[in-house]
Amino acid sequence: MARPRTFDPQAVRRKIMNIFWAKGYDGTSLSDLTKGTGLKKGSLYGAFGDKSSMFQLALLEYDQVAVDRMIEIMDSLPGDQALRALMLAPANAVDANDRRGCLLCNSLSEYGKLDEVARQMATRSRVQLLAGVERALASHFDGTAQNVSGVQILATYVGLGVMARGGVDGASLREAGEAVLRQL
Amino acid sequence: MARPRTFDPQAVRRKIMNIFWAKGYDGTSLSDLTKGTGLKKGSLYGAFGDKSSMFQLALLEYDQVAVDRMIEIMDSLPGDQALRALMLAPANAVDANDRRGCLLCNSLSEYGKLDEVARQMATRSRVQLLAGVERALASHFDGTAQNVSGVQILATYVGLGVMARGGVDGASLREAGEAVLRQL
DNA sequence: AAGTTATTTGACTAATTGGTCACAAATATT
DNA sequence: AATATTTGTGACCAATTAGTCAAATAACTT
Repeated sequence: MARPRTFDPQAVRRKIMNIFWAKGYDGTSLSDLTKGTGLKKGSLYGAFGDKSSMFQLALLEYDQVAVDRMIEIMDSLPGDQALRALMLAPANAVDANDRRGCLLCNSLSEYGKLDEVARQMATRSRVQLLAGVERALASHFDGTAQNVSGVQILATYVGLGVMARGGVDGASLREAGEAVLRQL
Repeated sequence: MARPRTFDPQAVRRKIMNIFWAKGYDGTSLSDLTKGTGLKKGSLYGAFGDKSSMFQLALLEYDQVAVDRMIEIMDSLPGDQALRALMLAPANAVDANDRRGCLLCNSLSEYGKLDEVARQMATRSRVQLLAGVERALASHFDGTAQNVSGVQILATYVGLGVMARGGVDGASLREAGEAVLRQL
């Protein structure tokens, strides 16, 4: 009945996520978004709302394609392997030339600039990731006394992502990740 | 011979540091700086140069009043107490209602937006802090086998600061910090 | 073929960004 | 008191910011 879209909304959502991932909420301009997606402002606003809505969309997309996916992988592995996957992820990303860190972690640093909805989304993802880490810990120690804590591992993960952004070499990140694993 | 300054440059430097600390390099506008310091643009530019120079000044100031100071304290304490001071600092700050995290750590997250000079300053501070951590570790273990690594502790510290910014409660930060100390 | 409806486009805001500059103000020396 | 010299001030700039809107375009149904 009406003129159809010429773009794939899902593909554009993915692009939007990747732009915010690399540059952050505040650091991303509308012009970054139009260049990165190939769409004009009008189309972007028509399809996704204003900048903060687009960021919420990016957080949602990240939650699905990165956080939830990581949690699923962790849940499917024995505790120690799950934690290994998490703690070495930042080093592996840097080795693959990806220094964007983790969109969720980056959003914590930018928390003060986010609107209420985005804050709650970030908090929710953070809590879920923590729960996943704690399941892995519980499955690994399984009754045994455990020294390491879930928040500790989460903090390390966040720090590794930030250090990746900050130019720290992959070997150092790997060393840090492996040190945590040694303490399990 | 000439008209004297009406402000104390050192006090203004401190204010500039605090503004960048709270809002980051990119997130701080000239208008933030004029409001926060009480000086007009002309005076700021005349005394401190452009925005990136002011940020370099802030990094230098932070290096002196926070990083170097923390390293001195750590060097003056037995290894375990030194690491305790570092690992609980983020939790203590949050308990004192300070959620700015660590300017150095925040700058790692913003690394991509910094000029070359600021990057080198941040890297230098980071390396020095790491060296301080490793001295504390060496003094604590003193020959004994040590599982924990310096980068691991640094990553945790960075992560704790970011999580403080991201609204995580002080108790969780304290729990994470204490978990690290348990592994010494 | 005509009409309905949504999409796309580019021109257009108003506000803010970092930055400059000429001029006014203030002092220590002469 | 006049001068030299620096500091402070407000006006100004071009570029960019997020966001709006009317007009042009493109289908699908009747």
